[in-house]
Amino acid sequence: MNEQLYWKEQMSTRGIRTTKQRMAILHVLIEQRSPLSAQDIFFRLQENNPRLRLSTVYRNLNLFTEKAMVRKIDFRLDKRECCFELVSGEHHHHLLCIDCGEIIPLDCPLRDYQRKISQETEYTILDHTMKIYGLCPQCK
Amino acid sequence: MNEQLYWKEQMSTRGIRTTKQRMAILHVLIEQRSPLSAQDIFFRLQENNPRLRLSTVYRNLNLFTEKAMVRKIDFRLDKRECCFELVSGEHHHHLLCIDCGEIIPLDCPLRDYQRKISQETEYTILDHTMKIYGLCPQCK
DNA sequence: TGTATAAATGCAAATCATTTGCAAATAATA
DNA sequence: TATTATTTGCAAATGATTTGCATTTATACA
Repeated sequence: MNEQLYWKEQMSTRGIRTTKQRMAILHVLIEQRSPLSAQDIFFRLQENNPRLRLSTVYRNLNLFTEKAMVRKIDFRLDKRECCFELVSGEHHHHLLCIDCGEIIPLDCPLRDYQRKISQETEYTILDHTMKIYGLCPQCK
Repeated sequence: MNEQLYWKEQMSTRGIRTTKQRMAILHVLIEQRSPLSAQDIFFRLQENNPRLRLSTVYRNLNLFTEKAMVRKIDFRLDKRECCFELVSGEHHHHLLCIDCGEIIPLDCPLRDYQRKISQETEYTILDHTMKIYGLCPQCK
């Protein structure tokens, strides 16, 4: 199925309106297929949508995050912006090249570990994050 | 050995001056023994050091981080401040109660995994982060 | 043990990411 | 198509962090 259409349905399922701005933001995330900051998205859309505001991008990314259409990730490198990626496929993590910014998704290795920690500490585990930083073959 | 003295030596080893402000910041981190934000440290010191500025706290935490005396961690909960903890003992991670803020250190379970990823992707791995979020026995 | 000097601090103001208030524009629904 | 609740554009606020500069201070050395 057309991915645009898929997300359009998701929006109606979740009871939120499909506006030009929202579709444009989702479009950028669909094309990119890896985490982008609000600024990244904003700059890519600016040319064809000169009236679009950064605040609109933030508002919608936050909305998508609430509605679990998008996941917020903070690779805190030099820039301290958060990134956002579409929620699709398996729960996963990322390997990031700190030089060129390439991002590779990684299967989650923490399922058993999380269970073990939960038993040992008697915590109810709600979430976890993991990020690996390095240099890709080209950059090293 | 007195821990204050230990850090004083560390500073001279690394060629940085020991000022009242720096010792005070380290003192708070020594007492607390778990990650604190710049603001946390600043507020604790404010009463006895009314002239101390938040910018001084930041400057020194950044310096300590550069000199590998302190590690910067971003638990991005509702507040988006970074936290800082003394570098001492083994490399580790954290389990955080999202309700009361309790922080429990966790041994790193990623050593073998990191090696495996390095082989599979041909990346040179430089660093990684992992955080687990949940509810502690009291809060759940 | 003073004194010169490079480094650190206090202070105010800037910066950067993100959020918010409000009037005007727009999507959904009848 | 008209109504209405929602969303957007825009400007300004907020919160974390950084920076510039004059003053103060820690260190080296006379």
